[in-house]
Amino acid sequence: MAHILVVEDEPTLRILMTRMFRDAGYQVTAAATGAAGLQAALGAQHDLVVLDLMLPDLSGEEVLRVLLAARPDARVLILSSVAEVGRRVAVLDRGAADFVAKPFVNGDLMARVRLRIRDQGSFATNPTHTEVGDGAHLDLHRRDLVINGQRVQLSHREFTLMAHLLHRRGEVCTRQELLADVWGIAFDPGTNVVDVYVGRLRAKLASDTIETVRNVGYRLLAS
Amino acid sequence: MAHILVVEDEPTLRILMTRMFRDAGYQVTAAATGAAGLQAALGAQHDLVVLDLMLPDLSGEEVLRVLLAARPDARVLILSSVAEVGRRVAVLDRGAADFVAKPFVNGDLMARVRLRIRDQGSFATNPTHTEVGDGAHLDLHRRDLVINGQRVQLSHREFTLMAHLLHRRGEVCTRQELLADVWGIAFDPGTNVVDVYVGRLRAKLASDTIETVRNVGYRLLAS
DNA sequence: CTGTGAAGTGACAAATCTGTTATCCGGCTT
DNA sequence: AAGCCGGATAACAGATTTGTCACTTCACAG
Repeated sequence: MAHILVVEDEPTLRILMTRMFRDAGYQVTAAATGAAGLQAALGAQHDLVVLDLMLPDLSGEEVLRVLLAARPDARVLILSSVAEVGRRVAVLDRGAADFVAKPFVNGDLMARVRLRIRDQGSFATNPTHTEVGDGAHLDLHRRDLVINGQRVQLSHREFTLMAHLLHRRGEVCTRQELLADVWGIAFDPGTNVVDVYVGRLRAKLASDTIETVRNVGYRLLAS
Repeated sequence: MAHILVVEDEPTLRILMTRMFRDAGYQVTAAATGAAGLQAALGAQHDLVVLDLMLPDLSGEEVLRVLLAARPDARVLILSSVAEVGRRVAVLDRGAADFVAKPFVNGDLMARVRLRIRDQGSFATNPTHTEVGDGAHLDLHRRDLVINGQRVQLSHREFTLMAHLLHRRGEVCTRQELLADVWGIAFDPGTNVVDVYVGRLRAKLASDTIETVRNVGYRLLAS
């Protein structure tokens, strides 16, 4: 049975949601503060976290950031007053799964919750996150990179290149190798796409993450 | 220890490769005909199949097609004379992992083999193929769809939409639902992107795969 | 210090992707 | 039969992605 964590400071709403989800057949844990919510979220695996943006202690954004840094595969549904709708894009960018504005129609929220949980269920069997040491994860679905809590949007090529470098982190990858594996080009010398794309990656990362090995190729720093 | 299957009719070359791979520490199975190779490939799990394009009985393309239809996650390295380099794009499109032209430098082939095997090793821990009933698979890395042996290139959006439909195959998905889940649009009515993208998918698939449910939404045929 | 070749960078053009709009089609209702 | 409505489709424009090229910067050898 799916397990939902509700983080909401307003008692009425918290109790309402708890009852509603429970009635729908979910197992529910509720938290009234950001700190308590974070503790619960980190302590156990939840299928969905319903998180209010406006909390007494920590800001919802903060909770979201910390939570996703620790569990990049967590699904978080952000709940927020219409006045804060402007933050919508921001939190979705940060990795939230969905955003619902308060006040909401019960059925509407319920539908959203069901949707997000079902989703996770079917995808969860094939993990979409490739763990790659320290704080780095590749998110196959979003095609982006989570590196120490920061979510970096990558293009298709950038992603493939990054994936390859990550798999061999610490080892040197020759241009030839990268051309063959990332671009599928077997022979052709006489292009500097690799250089260009390494440059583009560096621009999106801490620029000292990818090291140049003169006359050979590139290497991603081991950690 | 990784297991390689070599399918090559010319005895000298077959023995040479067998010895080379064995010396490199791999377990090797060799087959001299397409039929024998196919049988071996379907009978056991290999980490890499090295396949000659020019075989006495079946064409290499044929072997590749049948093999990938049955095991879409198989890694196949195509070996072929320079004269056939024109087929390169075609076989890579069909899902081959790599292409090496004959005659080749031993070390070169060895490097390619190592690369493809290592690759598979690291990705294999997180399966990149989502099985979805009958002959359909979603390949998260290539962002494409394998449907009864045919590999269909999809754009990012098309892929996400297709993934959603596949997850719910047989059930109807409302436009709203698709908008929310695939596009992340919560409210906005007044767009027909969904219709447009369903159209684009239909153009790439057997056009009767996606069914219209009037006044409701779309449904992917159950099988 | 200087010359040479390797690597980095900015600008650009082509290709692709995305979403909108306008129009067309086909079935249903009246 | 005519009108209407939901859905299909073609064409388009803007955005993004991709790879190339020319030029700059940098590291090392002499």
